[in-house]
Amino acid sequence: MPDEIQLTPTSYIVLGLLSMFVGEATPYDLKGMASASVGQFWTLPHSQLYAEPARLARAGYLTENQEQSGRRRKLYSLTELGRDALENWLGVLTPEPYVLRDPALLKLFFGAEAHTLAEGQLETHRLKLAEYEALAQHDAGTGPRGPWQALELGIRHERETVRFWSEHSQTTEREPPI
Amino acid sequence: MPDEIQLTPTSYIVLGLLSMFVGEATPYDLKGMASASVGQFWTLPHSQLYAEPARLARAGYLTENQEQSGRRRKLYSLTELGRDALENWLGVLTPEPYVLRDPALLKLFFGAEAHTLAEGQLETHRLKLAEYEALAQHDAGTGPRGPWQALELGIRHERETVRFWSEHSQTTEREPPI
DNA sequence: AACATACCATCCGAAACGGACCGTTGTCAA
DNA sequence: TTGACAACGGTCCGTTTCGGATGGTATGTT
Repeated sequence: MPDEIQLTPTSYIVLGLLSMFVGEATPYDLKGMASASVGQFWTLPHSQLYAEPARLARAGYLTENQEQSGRRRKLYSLTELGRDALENWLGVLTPEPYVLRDPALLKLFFGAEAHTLAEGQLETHRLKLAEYEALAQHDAGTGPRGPWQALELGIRHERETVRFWSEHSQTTEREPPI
Repeated sequence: MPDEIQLTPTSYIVLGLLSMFVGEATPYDLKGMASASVGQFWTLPHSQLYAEPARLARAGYLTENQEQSGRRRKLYSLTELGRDALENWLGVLTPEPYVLRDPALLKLFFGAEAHTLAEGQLETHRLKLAEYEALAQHDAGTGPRGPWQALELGIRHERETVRFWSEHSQTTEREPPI
């Protein structure tokens, strides 16, 4: 008796992680997977990763079974319904645009000095960029293509951001050519 | 007796709009201002623009006075405290990175076909880009610098996004050089 | 035995969301 | 002049999300 529920991005993250990695996972596992991968560009509080699988299980997208031994952890895995839902979602076109929420951009908008902002932002984004690039280096060619492509887009956004703030920083620092 | 409250980005949007435009505004006015400007890159439901000013007023950041005449609308304006809070926020460095939430990116990550996604995304982002560029054209040089700079960063992100999806579209469409 | 440290999970208050719903004012045509 | 409709202006409320506080359990270590 699956309840009717609406699948949100969070839902698909759970479904996706479950399909991508192992067959069975605890919320704690999911937490680890998420923060190591998709968490880079779609954060969610870990409490969601406890609530959401339970919700999905209730609606028939996952099976839930609890360990009998010590910790009595809950193990989730995809059902047919779950796998179908995921496939279907992946196949459907999405015209929706992204949502970019940048506190620095907000400040800039309301009149903060660009070069002041740049100080803070440059550091942050250069770090992020370096991290991404290291990642990209690491799994070039290996494994599924999706994460790599996603990372690629992330890198481009970061690069553009670094470029922007560089141009606005007081010392007119420039990025070295790539 | 201002309550202690925590100022969120939403709070600063209200404070910022109030300082940027008129001295006094109703939530309805704010709604209009927001959707025409900052709403492009930081959306919030209009109900917030009724709730938030009330909250800010309670805490002493705004004054609230109600019309005596017909509609008895509530007019808000900045107090010293409010203006200071805004100034202070603008002056403080923000190391926080942006949050980018892109449904298409999520799909890509989980294995959707890039060229399928590209179909939907290209259209959306080209439109958005065109819209932004029209805006930029329009207020080049005029008015305060902040909104213009913010727009500039928005444009860059869009350009990069369009470029990305162009490269992944099946027909390998290219953007004409700018 | 005591303790440190992962590991694992739940809860809860505070926001944010977003849409349904409702009254009012103005205006334009029948 | 009246009725209809659009635009104006606002409130409410159920659902999600956020994110941090809290607290328990296994494993090993001295």
